[in-house]
Amino acid sequence: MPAKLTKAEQTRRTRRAILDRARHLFATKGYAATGTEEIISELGITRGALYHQFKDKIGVFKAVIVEAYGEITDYIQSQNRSLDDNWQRLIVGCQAFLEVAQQDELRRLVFIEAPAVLAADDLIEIDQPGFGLLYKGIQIAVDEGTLNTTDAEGFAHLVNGSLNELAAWVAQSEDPERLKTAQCLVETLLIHHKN
Amino acid sequence: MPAKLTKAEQTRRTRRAILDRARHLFATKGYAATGTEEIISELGITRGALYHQFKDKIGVFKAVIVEAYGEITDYIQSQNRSLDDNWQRLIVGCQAFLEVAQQDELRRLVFIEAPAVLAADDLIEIDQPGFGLLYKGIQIAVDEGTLNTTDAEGFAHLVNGSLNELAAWVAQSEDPERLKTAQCLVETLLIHHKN
DNA sequence: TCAAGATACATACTGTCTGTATGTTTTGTT
DNA sequence: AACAAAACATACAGACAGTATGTATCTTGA
Repeated sequence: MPAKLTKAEQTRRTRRAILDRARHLFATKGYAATGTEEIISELGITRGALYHQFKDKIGVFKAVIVEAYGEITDYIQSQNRSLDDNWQRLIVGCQAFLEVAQQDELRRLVFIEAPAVLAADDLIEIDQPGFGLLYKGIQIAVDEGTLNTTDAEGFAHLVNGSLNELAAWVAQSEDPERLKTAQCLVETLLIHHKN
Repeated sequence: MPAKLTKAEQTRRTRRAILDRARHLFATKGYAATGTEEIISELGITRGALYHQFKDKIGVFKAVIVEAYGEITDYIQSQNRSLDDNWQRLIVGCQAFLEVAQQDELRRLVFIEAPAVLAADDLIEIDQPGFGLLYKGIQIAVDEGTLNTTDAEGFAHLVNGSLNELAAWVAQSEDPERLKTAQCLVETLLIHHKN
């Protein structure tokens, strides 16, 4: 074992540093306005290192997005996993989404930058964060007979769209009560469709 | 009067040609992947003309977006303007939005490219197309006592988010019935909030 | 254990693209 | 007709992504 640093550990640190810095820059300046030079400056490495660890600039972005998506679904599940009633999980999950989406950088990354950057690239395989959970919850509710709608998939998109825009609406306000207002609006929406 | 072409007319044609071509390219390849050279090629002009008519590449994009936004609101109003019942105007307006948003190029421009490109630039002054109409309609309905919600502005965002995502959902399907499904879902949503 | 290879990174370079500065032609004005 | 200004064209500079190549460090198998 070497006294210095194992290769794997070195890679880990380099990638971590690049991802952290890139995430901040992509989220504040946008993907296009962020240069690879800017990402690595003050990191003590060169662009060569970046291009060794990632295929290209979009490769860095994708890695950033995967982590960001993960954080959203992780938070939602951490808030509603313990509940045993599916209907409660749905409501709490939606409210948790509105909470976690209050992080400015996360929101811009996931809802503004990612769609545009990845639309040009491959067809986005990674669907909207949290949508999978939402769809599953709604499907179960329909099967159970708790939720009344003509089309489960369509309704899931309806709710998901509401959540995305409400998150932005809450964020662009200084009123600390607005989050609760939004959570209340979504809860009302769901309750109106309850059997 | 000159036999050839008046200056104003020349400008009009040049701008029209640039806008038409740029719109198609921005909508299919995305803003970043579209070069200014590509925009003017086959148009019989050079980049010099483009930079004479527009401040920069983003200037072209903004002009394209303004037109695209206009088309959306124009269509909505053409469909619901004649109705004299506000509630009916609301419903028909929402359904019209879902119809007009089925144009692939329009959708990508307005809902994918514009937010990302303009987020980097100035804070977007031009709000989401159709939102102004929607908000006004909802506000009137609340004032009339037709619509029941805790927060008119929040509810407007909720509906607007639903519409945006449902439009994409409808578009990515081959099922010709899906548009009607989406229109039905939104109508149900509104009716559930009716007094 | 040590030589051969792999890994992680640096450096230098190329192609592409945006924006700008300057020159030229056509239209408008007096 | 003469001057001004608009509508371009041309040439160039700066920035940036990606690549090719060189080098030092770590890993591994005989």
